[in-house]
Parts: sequence; C-alpha cells; structure tokens
Amino acid sequence: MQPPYTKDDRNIMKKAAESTQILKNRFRSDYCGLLSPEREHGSVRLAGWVHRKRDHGGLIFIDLRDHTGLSQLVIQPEQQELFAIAEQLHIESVICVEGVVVRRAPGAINPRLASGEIEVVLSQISVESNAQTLPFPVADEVQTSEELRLKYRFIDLRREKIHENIIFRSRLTAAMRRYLEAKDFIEIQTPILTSSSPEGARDFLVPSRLHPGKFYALPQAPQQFKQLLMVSGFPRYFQIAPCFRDEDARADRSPGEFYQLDMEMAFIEQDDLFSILEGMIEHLTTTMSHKRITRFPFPRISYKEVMNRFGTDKPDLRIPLEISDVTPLFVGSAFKVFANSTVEGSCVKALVLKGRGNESRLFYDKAEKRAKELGSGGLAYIQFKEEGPKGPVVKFLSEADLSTLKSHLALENGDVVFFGAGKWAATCKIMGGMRTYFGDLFSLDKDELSFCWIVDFPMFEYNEEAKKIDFSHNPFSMPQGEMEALETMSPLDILAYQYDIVCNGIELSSGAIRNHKPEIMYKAFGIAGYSREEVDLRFGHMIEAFKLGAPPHGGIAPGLDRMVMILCDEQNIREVIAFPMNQQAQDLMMGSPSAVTPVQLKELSLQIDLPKKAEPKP
RNA sequence: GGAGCUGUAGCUCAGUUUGGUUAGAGCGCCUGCCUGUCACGCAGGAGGUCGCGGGUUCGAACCCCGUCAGCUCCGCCA
Repeated sequence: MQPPYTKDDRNIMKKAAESTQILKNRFRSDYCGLLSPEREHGSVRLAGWVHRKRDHGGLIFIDLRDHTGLSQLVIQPEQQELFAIAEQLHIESVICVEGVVVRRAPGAINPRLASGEIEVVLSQISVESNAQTLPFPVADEVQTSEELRLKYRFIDLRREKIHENIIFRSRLTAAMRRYLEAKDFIEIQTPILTSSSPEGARDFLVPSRLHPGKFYALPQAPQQFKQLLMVSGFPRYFQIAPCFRDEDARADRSPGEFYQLDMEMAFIEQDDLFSILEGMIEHLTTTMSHKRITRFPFPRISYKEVMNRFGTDKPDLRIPLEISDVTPLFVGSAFKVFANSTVEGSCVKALVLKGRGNESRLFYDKAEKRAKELGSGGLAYIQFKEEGPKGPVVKFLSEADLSTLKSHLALENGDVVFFGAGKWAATCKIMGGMRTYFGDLFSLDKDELSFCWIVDFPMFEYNEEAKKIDFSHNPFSMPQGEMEALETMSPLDILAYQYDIVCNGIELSSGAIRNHKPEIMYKAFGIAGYSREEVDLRFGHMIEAFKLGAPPHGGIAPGLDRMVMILCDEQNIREVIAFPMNQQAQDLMMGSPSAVTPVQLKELSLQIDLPKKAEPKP
C-alpha cells in the first residue's frame, strides 16, 4: 500500500519520482529533490530550472529545481569560468550541471529542504535556456491575477501547489484504472464526434465537410454508448471520458469540457452499484489521501427528505444545521404571510442558530441580504433574548404561537430562528441557501469527507411554463415499480431508480438503473407527452437496441475534476486542470475560440451572420 | 441575460472615504560591493496612459456616466 498523501509534507512529487526509474543520460544522473547524504562524494549530473540564486560576490548558491524538488548548488570563485556563467544566470533559466555531492557543515544544514543535508559543488554548468524576466514569480507563491496565470499557464504549472495537483490527478486516475480493472471493468473509448441529443444541455457542434449543412455534436456524456455496450454483452464498462456541455461556468464547473469516470454495469440493482462505488471511493480515499470518510456505508437520503432537512439535493452534511418544518404551527395564525403558506404545496420552514440571538443588527441584515439574493422576499427572524423575543415579525405572533414555536424547536434564550415561507420547492431552496451561508460560522474539517447518496428522485415533474409533465431527470431511468407504477400511480408520485452521490456539498455524479424494457419506455414517454412515433424518431436506435436483447443495467459517472478538487483541498476547478478556460470559456493562452479563414468556412459551407450590436446609448 | 467584487510600476498592494506640490511601499529588474547563504545582505538607479472613453471642476487615481477585462453568484447545467 502506498503511504498516505499529506499536503503538509508536500512530498508527492518526490513519491511520484521514486516510483519511476530515472533515465541516466548526459543530462542527469539524479533528481534534485532526492539527493541525500547517501550520495556523499558521488559525482552527479542534474538538470532543471534556477529556482533562486544567492550571489555573495565571492560565492554563489543556486537552488536548482526539477519536478522532485530542490538541490543547492555551490559555485566557488576559483572556478572562474563557471563563476562568470553563474553570475549572469537569470531566475528560471534551464541549466544542466555536473558536480560532487558534499555533506553540509552542521550549521549550514537546511531542515526545510528535503535535500538540505547536502549540496552539490559544481564542476561544470551548461545553460540550455537563459530565461528572460518572467511575468510573475515561480518561487514566491504570491497570488497572481487569474488572467496572467491562464495566459502563461506553462509558467503557473511550475509552481509547487498546482504542479502537485496535476501529478496527484495522474496518480488518482492510474489508481482508478488499477482498481476497476481488478474488478473486471473494461475500458472502452467511445466517439467524440457524435450526434446532437435532443435532451439536456446545449451541444457543441462541429460542422461536417462531407455533409454540408449537417453537424456532429460533441458528447455531453457517453450515456447512450455505454448503455449500448451493455447490450453488446460487456459486463462492466468504464472510461475516463471527456464530456462537453455548452453551459456557463461556476467555481466547481469548468466551462465547455470536463471529465467523468464513466461507469456502467449489467445485471445489477441499485444496492449493487452503491456497494461497488463505495468500495472504490473507500479504496481511493485510504490509499491516496489522509482524509476520513464520515460514515461508511454512505448514508442514503431520499430527495424529499434531503430537500426538507437541508434545502438542497447536494447538502454539505458537515454543517451542523437542519431545517425544520413548522407549517402545522401556523395553521390559522394571525400572521397572514405564514398562515397563507400552510396550504397544500406550500410550507413554513425554520432554521435555528443556537447562541446567535444576540448578534449585532448587521449580522441579521447581511443574512437578509443573502436571502434576497437567493430570491426570497425577505428573511423573518426572531431573537430569543433574556428580556423576551425580538425581531421584525414578533408583533404578528401571539403569545401562544411563540411558546409553541419555542417548545417545538427546543429554543432557548440566546438562540435565533430564521423563517422561510411560500411554495415548497422555492422555500426549501432559499432555506438551503441560508443553511450553506450560515455554514461559514462553523469551522468545517477539510479532512472529513461526508459522502451521501440522494435516492428516490421523482420520475416526473410538473413544468409550470409549458403546463405539462416532464421527465425530472434522465428519461432512460427505470421507474420504481416499473410498468405497474406507471399504470396505477399519479405521475408526480412515481419515483425513479435515479440517484446522486454527494460529498461535502458538491455533487459528484448522477446515476441510474436504466429502463431496458421498450414497453415501459413508451409508457413513460407517453406520460411526458411523447407519442410512440416521436419516441421512435428521437430515440429509435436505443429502443431498437432494447428490442434486440438488452440486459438490466445501470451506472454512474463521478466527475473526475471534482474528485481531484476535493482531495486536493481546492476551491476552484481550474486548480486541478492543466489548461483550463476562463469564466467566459476562452483559452487565454491559445487564444481560443478564434476566427477561421474564409477558405475554411467555404469548405464547410458555412456563412457567418453576426448579431447586430445594440445601438450605443446616447 | 442579470447582480456583486476587483482593476494603480514586471508582480503583490497602499493611496480613493474628505479632489490640491513631483502618485508611494515590498518583491523583481539594472549597476556596484559582498566567501556560507538558503525569502542572503548593503548602496545606488531605471521603471507609471492610476484598465479604457467621456463628463463635472481652476484642478480628477479620487466625484459622475459609459465601456472593457478578471473573478464570484443567479439564470443555465436532462
């Protein structure tokens, strides 16, 4: 078993290097970060970048950096030629050197350096690349603007933290492959140029030269291919799959493209999938990190319950707060705003903060501002103080209301309770947003991984705009209760074998047990308003496949970038991607997207029709 | 599509609240000195369209309007 990866000792580069046999050639015989007193008196060749230089006039020290770490080089003035070269060296130049490893004098040992007990006295130096002044420093890891970092990504990637992140990502994917192959998973590549799918996110389109006017689409996920592989008789499939969705970026969402650990298995049920994935995550966590999984097996929470208790389908379970339903307490209340939310489809929710009843007015005002940003009209709250309840809505509540509330929520003096009222889904969402907002009041353990499964998603939902019933997730998910449920239950009550896996407030993946029975599929699409003919037209190839011998199957596709993010303690997904795009989906280094030549357009039978710019205001 | 924050030297930032002399600091860069540093030290120097455009004013980094860029959030992401 590999030793646990800890961020504190920052030695992942060293470990990565140790697992590789060094290629000894004219450039190097050793790695900088791995040199130790064992090599004393040894003649070595090193190659790397000038990390720092300390020129004492009569003596020059160079910290040489390669991907394993640093070695201190010493150039003595007797070596006149060497000395002249070293004097002129710029930071971040690439040099190859020869020298002898010597033990440092006891007072000169640097305990902060892995190779700090030794140094290399140079006998030769050759400058492979003399670097000009860099746009930002590599050695001093000071915050630099995102724009510069992205424009000069190749320099940013020299910096220790992000360099380690990229190496960690490589090791993680390698560990995934080893684990899954040992579990009889087969890695299969699926097409990148495929066809546009009618559901889901916006597609990226690629014009076809051979078929003017027609387009390929980049896959949003290999969803249909992996299901077809099950029909082909491969028992377990996986792929580290690029996925393309033309949607706007977030801190945990790379614009345009991202990677999933895409998996699918035949002849399994939901519980089988859960235990397989839990096994893999447990293995990866214990072998690749020093983080702890809070509960194992992962807790399972139904969609309805998670919305009621946490106000989101991706809760951070480390936050010690839960939302309470207080709807029944306000039936017939004199406070009309709350009383009016006690009808079917609406609710009154409460969120208690213990011991925060005596904060400054600013505390509550800022909370209300956040609630309004989340779409709430306001944020009612009651501070329970020694001298009695206080807050903007107290005057609307009777003594009886207040005392029922106090006992129902086990409130004590010094506490504060926040309220949300209105339509169920919107109220849950706002209160969930407030729960996350107040989560900042607690110091959450970054080394705790609080995984959970969200299960029992509804199969259908009511689309208010279109005034019709829609699939709430993947139309290919199997309804719980199969055909009987579709035929006998009210559509909005039908649940699906559809699940999400969530960790610390980040959705890692959705997955489902698929619907492999054509008749159930026609019926499900029928409820969503699609005729048999329309289904055949849009998903004919899938239905056809399922008519020709399809096993029960299901899968999941955890987001790779997000997994790396969590394990590397990064708040932004760009920190775990070698060459990310900016928020506007541009690559500032490559300059993409970019214009193409008229010749290229003509070959593709395309014409550009730019939108007219809005007239500038006078 | 909408909201917020940010933009001053190569880099990180102060200065903007209350408009007023030649816009500062640290790091980096250049020159000189320095034989045990490890964020080496010391002395000197260069380096600025205060994101851009317009306005108010005797006078704008500072106030107003517009605009551009980066980030964060909402919408969006089956």
